[in-house]
Amino acid sequence: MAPSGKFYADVILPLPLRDFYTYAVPEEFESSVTPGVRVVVQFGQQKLYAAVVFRVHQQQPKGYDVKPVMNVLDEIPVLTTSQLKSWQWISDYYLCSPGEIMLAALPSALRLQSESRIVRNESFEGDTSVLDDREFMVWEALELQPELSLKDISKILSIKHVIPVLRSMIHKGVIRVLEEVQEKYKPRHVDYISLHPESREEESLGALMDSLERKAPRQLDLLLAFFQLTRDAGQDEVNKAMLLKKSGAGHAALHSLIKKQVLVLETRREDRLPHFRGTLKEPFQLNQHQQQALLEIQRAFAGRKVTLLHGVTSSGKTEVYIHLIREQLGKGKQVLYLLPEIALTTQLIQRLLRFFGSQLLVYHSRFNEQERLEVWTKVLSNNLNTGQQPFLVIGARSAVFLPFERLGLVIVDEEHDHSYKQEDPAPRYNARDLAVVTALQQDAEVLLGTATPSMESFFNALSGKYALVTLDRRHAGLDLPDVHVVDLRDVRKRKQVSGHFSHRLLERIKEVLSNKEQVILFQNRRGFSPFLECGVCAWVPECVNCDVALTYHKSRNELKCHYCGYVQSPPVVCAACGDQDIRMRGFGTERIEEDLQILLPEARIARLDYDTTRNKNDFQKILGGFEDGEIDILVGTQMVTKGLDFDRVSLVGILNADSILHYPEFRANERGFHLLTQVSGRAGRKKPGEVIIQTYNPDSPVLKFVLNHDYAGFYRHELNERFRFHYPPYCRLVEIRLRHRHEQELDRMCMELGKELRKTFKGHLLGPTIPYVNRVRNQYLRNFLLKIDKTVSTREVKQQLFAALEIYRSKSENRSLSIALDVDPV
DNA sequence: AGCACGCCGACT
DNA sequence: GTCGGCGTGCTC
Repeated sequence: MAPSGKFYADVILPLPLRDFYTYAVPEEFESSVTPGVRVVVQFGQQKLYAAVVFRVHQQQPKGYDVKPVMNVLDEIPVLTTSQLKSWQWISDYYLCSPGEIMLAALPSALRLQSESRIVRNESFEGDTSVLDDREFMVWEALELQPELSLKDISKILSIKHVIPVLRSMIHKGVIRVLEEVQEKYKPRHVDYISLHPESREEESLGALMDSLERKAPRQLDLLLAFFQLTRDAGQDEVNKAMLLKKSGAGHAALHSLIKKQVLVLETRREDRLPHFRGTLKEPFQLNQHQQQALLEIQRAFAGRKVTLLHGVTSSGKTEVYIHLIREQLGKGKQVLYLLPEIALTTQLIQRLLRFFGSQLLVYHSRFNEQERLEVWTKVLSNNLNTGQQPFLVIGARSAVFLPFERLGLVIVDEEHDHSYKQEDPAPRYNARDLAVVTALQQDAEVLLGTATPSMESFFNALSGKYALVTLDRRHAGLDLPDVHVVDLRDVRKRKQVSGHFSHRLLERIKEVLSNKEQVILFQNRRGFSPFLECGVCAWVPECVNCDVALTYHKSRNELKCHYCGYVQSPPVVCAACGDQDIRMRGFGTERIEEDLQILLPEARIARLDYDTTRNKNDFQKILGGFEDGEIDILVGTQMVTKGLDFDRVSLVGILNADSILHYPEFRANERGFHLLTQVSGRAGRKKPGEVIIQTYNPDSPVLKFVLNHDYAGFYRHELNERFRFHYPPYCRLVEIRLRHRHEQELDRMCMELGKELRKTFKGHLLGPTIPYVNRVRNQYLRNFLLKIDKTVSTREVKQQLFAALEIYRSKSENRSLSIALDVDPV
């Protein structure tokens, strides 16, 4: 293709499309269309999107008509060039499309698409008698409401397909369709009240107040509140909303004072980032072991860029982080601190705020899109203007996508945590691994911190790819908690058990409570009862959309599917045999909470799981209550394992370890060891604590390692297994997940796909297997597993895999199979 | 992801 | 007849 002299832009659309799309750059935009800026383009018949320019070139595309770029939205690119490069890497490694990355990476406020708005055509002067009944209804509706969306019209006409109607109306010249993209960002405006310059004199003020006292007491209240607030804050202005609330006066009173030129109102544009006021804490002294670890980390960074910090729970890793962060900020570098979503509590953020003040930015999914955009643009402008203060961003996995260009350090805390991996939708990336890649691209250092390293990271550390630093002392010489195993078979035989609680656990709970200390109880399942069962024929109520038993939730008296959310009321009689003997089987957090309340009527019990934390502040409320000592016992799922540090917890109980350890998955042991060790670590932060693990399999090797706090032993044992069965870290896995609505069709397509893939991958391909849950949302599921030698580059695998899939999909009977690729599944 | 187009069964 | 369901293919 010869250069045409004209310019073309390859853009990324915010859609899960395979490729870039090419648009012509009109002359007027030639200087402003550069990689990383957003442009408005038409895609399809109607819709407009804000797309990101990936590259600009002069090769005229062949085989289709090129549409023009309609507008340029940014003067300054919203993506840096290093990000565009890293997106390319992500798409190669995680086998996903650039559009999918855009959806995950860009704050939604930057991703714009048009919505059609239907309006009357003003120049229509004809006779409405040309309209049929429906068209006339739309016409009339536009009388009342000048603009309608497609949804509105669908509702008005109560039909699904409105487009034929509208098309006819456009043809008759009655209506027009407006299509435009609108920026979603709305700057925040805050009102401030200050004293009018002419009212500053004390004498006139005194006189004024005297007169107000008689004539307008509300205005006086307001003025007094104003003086008090400004004095307390040491400032000469005050937030309007705060003033009104404090004084109890209404808007009217305030307005009269403004009108009288006593007070002045000023509206200012402000960002939504938290602003820290108050004095920052001075650096603190690390203890001897932390100091030692810090030195080792610094030394390690001089050689290798990635260091694994293996520090037992409560060894004070955060203090070490704070020192490292301070060091980087001092050098003018940016710092990224990644945490699993759930560990991002206000507890930790408050603590960091006291050290870093407004240099700390927070970025996670509980933030709204406006706040996320402000963090994004702040990072961008920090890249451009090196005179600005450097800062620290603390965030969940999506924070790796922020447009850093001056990274000095990335900390990945709780690096073993599986929630760093995005499962669905694509890009199925692991934020920890992406953080390492991003950091190395910018020559930054990476610290992976955890009490229970992942097999992969520990393997990398021992093989010399990463440096390893160990911190094995807890705060103030505190011992690790005593871990006891209760054999449920044995205590059941000897009748030393009440419901789900062994007498030993109950006794200890009572003792702990009488000492005014606290208890955490862990149960892996939420809800009341994992399933119901007919006592006569063993029929179990199942989800209509998925191949799973419905979970009984007592508080709402309903059966619920934890895969698709389907809800129904519990059956009164068995659907199979008609008997009324419906029994609850198994137990979840809700059941634990209720049973325990009966056994310990005095105890104040709260529950922390997905069901009790549905609203934005629920999580914080429950944790706050526990921290303040208003709750004695916290019952929870995995949520209680992460980053919760409470000084007065001296007992942790695990109701049933078997549900954690017996999963049909190669990571079951690793996950179980991590979980049990992490939960145990919640016990005894001030004085030695105790952990009681109830199980039917007290001889499980994993339990032995947990009991002895033997990470190294566990690691050796597990690594041996991984080697024998050829699993990571000895190879790389790609899971190929297939979905289809008809099971037989699916099986046929799977066999065919298997045949095609095996031509290339031979014995490296396993499957198809039927997953444990084999139908979700009315779609049947199958999996293939590809085991790839680590010596083979993923680029190569991508090419082979895509080539095989291409051949497979070229047959029209295979098109309806949906295929998801998951690299490094967890 | 949308959206169009085409084919099919089921209703005013 | 036409509405809606669904499968299929395309979008620069």
